[in-house]
Order: sequence, then structure tokens, then C-alpha cells
Amino acid sequence: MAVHSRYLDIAHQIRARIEGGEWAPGSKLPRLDDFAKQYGANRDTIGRAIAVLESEGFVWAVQGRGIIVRHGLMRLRRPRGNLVKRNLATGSPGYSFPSATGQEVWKHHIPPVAGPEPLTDPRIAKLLGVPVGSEVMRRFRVTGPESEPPFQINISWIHPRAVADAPEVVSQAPGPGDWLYRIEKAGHWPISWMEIHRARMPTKREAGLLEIPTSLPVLEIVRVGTSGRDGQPIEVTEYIVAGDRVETVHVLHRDESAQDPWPEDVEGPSDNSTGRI
Amino acid sequence: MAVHSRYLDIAHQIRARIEGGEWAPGSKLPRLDDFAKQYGANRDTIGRAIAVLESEGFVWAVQGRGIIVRHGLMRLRRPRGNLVKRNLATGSPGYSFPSATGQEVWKHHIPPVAGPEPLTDPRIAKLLGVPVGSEVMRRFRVTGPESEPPFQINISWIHPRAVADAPEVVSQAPGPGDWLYRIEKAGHWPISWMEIHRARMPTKREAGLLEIPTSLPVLEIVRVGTSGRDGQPIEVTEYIVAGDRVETVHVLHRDESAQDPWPEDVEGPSDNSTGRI
DNA sequence: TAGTGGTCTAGACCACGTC
DNA sequence: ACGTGGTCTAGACCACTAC
Repeated sequence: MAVHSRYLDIAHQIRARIEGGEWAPGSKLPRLDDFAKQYGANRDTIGRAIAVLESEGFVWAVQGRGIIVRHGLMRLRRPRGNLVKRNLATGSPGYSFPSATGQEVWKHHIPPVAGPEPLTDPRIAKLLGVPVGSEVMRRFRVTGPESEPPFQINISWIHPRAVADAPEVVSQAPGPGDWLYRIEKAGHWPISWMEIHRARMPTKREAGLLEIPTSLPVLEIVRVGTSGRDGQPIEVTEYIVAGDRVETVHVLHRDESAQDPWPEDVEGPSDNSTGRI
Repeated sequence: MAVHSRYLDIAHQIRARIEGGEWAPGSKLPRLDDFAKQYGANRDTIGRAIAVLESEGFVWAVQGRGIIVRHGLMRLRRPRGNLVKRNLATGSPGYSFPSATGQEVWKHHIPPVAGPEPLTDPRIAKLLGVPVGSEVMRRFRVTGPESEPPFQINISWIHPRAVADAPEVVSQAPGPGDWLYRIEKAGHWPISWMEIHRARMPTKREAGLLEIPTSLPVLEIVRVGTSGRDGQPIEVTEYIVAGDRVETVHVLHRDESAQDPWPEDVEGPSDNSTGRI
């Protein structure tokens, strides 16, 4: 194919072999040295080719372990509304946030932890409205479908005044809990939420938890809950997902202004290079 | 800092110097050889450090030109509703899609082009409901604020039957146009839309157009318009933006089911590891 | 044509996971 | 301790941009 760079060419060939099913998802590729011999290239060059396949999400290379073929082709298309629903399925007053994935139950890939932690991320600290470095109640989980690599990292930061109002949230089991319900009941009803979505590169730690290369982008969703009592942030929850494992679907609706087919039957140019991302 | 790898260490130092304002956005960094001498490392090692800074969005390295400091710190936070509005600001019946950026007028960074093109992207072809390789009317633009690097690539594919119904869209100026209005008027009112958002790595060509490294992820929004006449796709528009230049904001609303503060005052665990991305 | 970043090699050594 | 991927070097050559 591309006669450009040797390493891109080799990446192309190995990619084709992966897509052709030569190695099953979860299994290991040949070693760098083997590939080097196969393609008559230097091991370092093979390493660069593998780096490309990593950033594309095809493989996950780990020191000391090998190059693992990722479970590809499973980009989940997740319809996202913007409605928060009650989730009484389990007989308790939890919330179900935007998603239409049904009710699969996910497992915890590592034991969930909950407890006070210094909040060092300035971005989260600002959203929660606390000084950087404060001790803040944190709930941390890594979840995903059974028999698959972890799907998402899930970190909630609970504002100190919420903990003061509903002290039981600190002693709650670190697993799933109705802590949002507790906080609302303690005087913060109704909490209102907004979400911020962005793509970024993962930290080394995040990549390890999600079993992805550090060169594969992640989707980060930060949900900010604001207290109904004082209008100030009461909790911030961060979701981190491998970028190649999701796409979000949004159904658009017509505003009042767009209900009339032929508003005034004018002719002339319009400009929709404006105000549109 | 990190005494791990030499190149990560150097990347860290150069990053700090960029953030410290040692080089203005848009200006060039020293050459690889200069850095190599400064840090007493091999040029190749410096190259790896620069590659890190590229994937983080700090710099844009171009062969033969140099290493350019990107205009950082300007992640635009764009509130996104899901409402499509009429845009009569310019005196014509255009649409304004979700965004609340106001009415800045953007310039075209390269001349917009419009015309029939073979649709080779299987993903877009499938969404538009045409065979891969079909000749399809395409509108292509690269736009952004004045005096800044390009912000987004914007490609619309118009289904052949829409062109048959509204032939004037092919002869329209390649710039902004009221082609959606024309198509609706030709019998496809009302078009309904949905959007698919995902993060992915850019192609070489996309990276060049957006003036970003190929290692920096992009946000891709694909909007699919469905004809009100036959319920089939009538147009597909693809937006591509540098991942570090936007984040989208979504305000969540309470469903009917979530209006009651204390639904039945039960105790017990809930599980919100379910149905949530 | 000169200048600059990109690629490639051979060989050495390091770092991490596993045994 | 071993095996694997990761990093680093010196030096050569290639590819793209600008003049």
C-alpha cells in the first residue's frame, strides 16, 4: 500500500491480518523480534508500527506480557436523551441517568472504594467549588459487562457540606448506593444536573484500569449536580470510557421557530457557517 | 519530575516552558538539534518528547517548517441543547443546529467546494443509505473564527433523490446556502435529525486541514437528516473538530418519574452501575 | 537548494510482569 | 531470574517546506 514509511506500511499489513482474524481477540501477537524477522525490519521499527495500532485501538501492548489483540468492532452506540429517571427496579429510590442500554448488570472489575481523599484535580475542584487539595468524600469504581475488559471508570466527589448534612454517606458500603437520595433527603432536593463531554488522552493509570494503550483517546463525561437548596455544586461525577468503545446518539427536536415549513417564502442566501459546532 | 523515561522527562520540562510563556502561540520552538544539545540527549529522543507534546495538543510539528506552539487554553465550552431552530437572521429560511455560540461569523479557511464525488467512506454510505462508491453530491467546508487556525471541517452528503427533486442544489454556490430549505420545499418536509458523537484519531488529511498533529484525537459529529416523505436518510453532515478545542455541555432534565422527592420512602440498596455510560 | 522534521538501523540497556 | 516490550544512542538517509 502506502510506500511512505516502512512502519506505516507494516502497521497496515498487521492491521489487515488482525481484521482477517489471524489472531483472536484477547490472544497475543507474535513478539517484536518475531515480527522483525518476518518483515525484515528492525525491532524498533516494528515497535513504531505497533504504536500506531495501539493508537487506533487494535492492540494493547504491555511490558513483560506481550501485545494483546483488543476486542474490537464493538463500538457501542448508546442513545442519550437528556432525561434523568427514577430507577425503582431494585426497589430503592436511585436515579437512572441518560442511556438506553437497558438493565444489564455490570460487574466491578476491581473492588470499589469509598472514603475521604485529597482532591488534587484543579478542574474537578473548581466544578465542585472547593479549594484544590481539600479532603473530599470520593467514590471510585471500575465497571463493565461480565467477561469483557473494564468499560468505564466512575469517580464521584461529594461536597463536604453534603456529607455534613447526610453523614451516613461516608459509612455506606463502597458499592452501589443510594447516596444521591440520602443527600436530597437531607435538604438538597431537587438536585439538578448538567454534563460536560470531552475527548482527551488518558493518564497512565486510567489506561491501565481500562486496559487500553495510553495513546488511545478516552471520552470523559463530567456530571455536575447542583443543590436545590443553595444552587451550589453538591456532587461531581466523572465517567471515563475508552474512546473507541462508545458513540453517543442524540435525537434533535424542532424548536417552535422551526415548526413552520415556509416561514415567509423568501429567496436568498442563508449562512449556517454560524453558531454551529 | 518523573525519572522514568528520558523523553517523558524532557517533554515535561518543555511543556512547563511552553506554559510559562517562553514561546508565544503561533511561534516556533527551537530545532530538534538545539533541544538535543540543550538537554544533552539524542535528537531522536527529543523527537519522542515532541511527539508526546503533539498528542497533548501543545505543539504542531511539520516537516520542513518547524515545531509550532498551538493556541492552547482555548477549549470552547459549547452548550448543546437538542433543539433545531429557524435562523432568519440573514433573511432566509436556514436552520441553526444545537449550539449557543451566538452569531459570530466564521470565515472559510480554504475555498468551499461543492459537487458530485464518489462516496468511499462505508460508514457514511451506510448512514445515507447508498452503495459505497456512489457518486453523491458533496459540500465541503473548513471554517473557523477569524485570525485563528481552522476550527472545523464540515462535509455534507446529499442523497441523489434529493438532488433529483431539487436540482438547483447542485448549481448553488459552494458557500453557505439554503439547500436544506430547498430540499424540504421539494417534498421532504419535515426533515428530522439525529446526531452521533464519537472521538477518534484524525486522518492525515484532516490533521493537515485542522493544523493539528495526527496524534491528537478529534471529535466527530455525524448528523443524519431523514426525509419526512419516506422516512429514509436524505442528507448526512459530518463535523470534525480538534478534540482539545471543544467540550459539549448538556443540561439534564427530570423525567416524570423523577419529579417526586420521596417516591415510597423505602430503604435498601440501589444499583446505578446499571444502564449508565 | 538549504533547512528542518521524520524514519530507520544495530546494538545496548532499562522496566515491568510473570514464574 | 527470565522474557517481553520500552527506551536510548549515533549516525545515516528520506521527505517536506521555503527560498
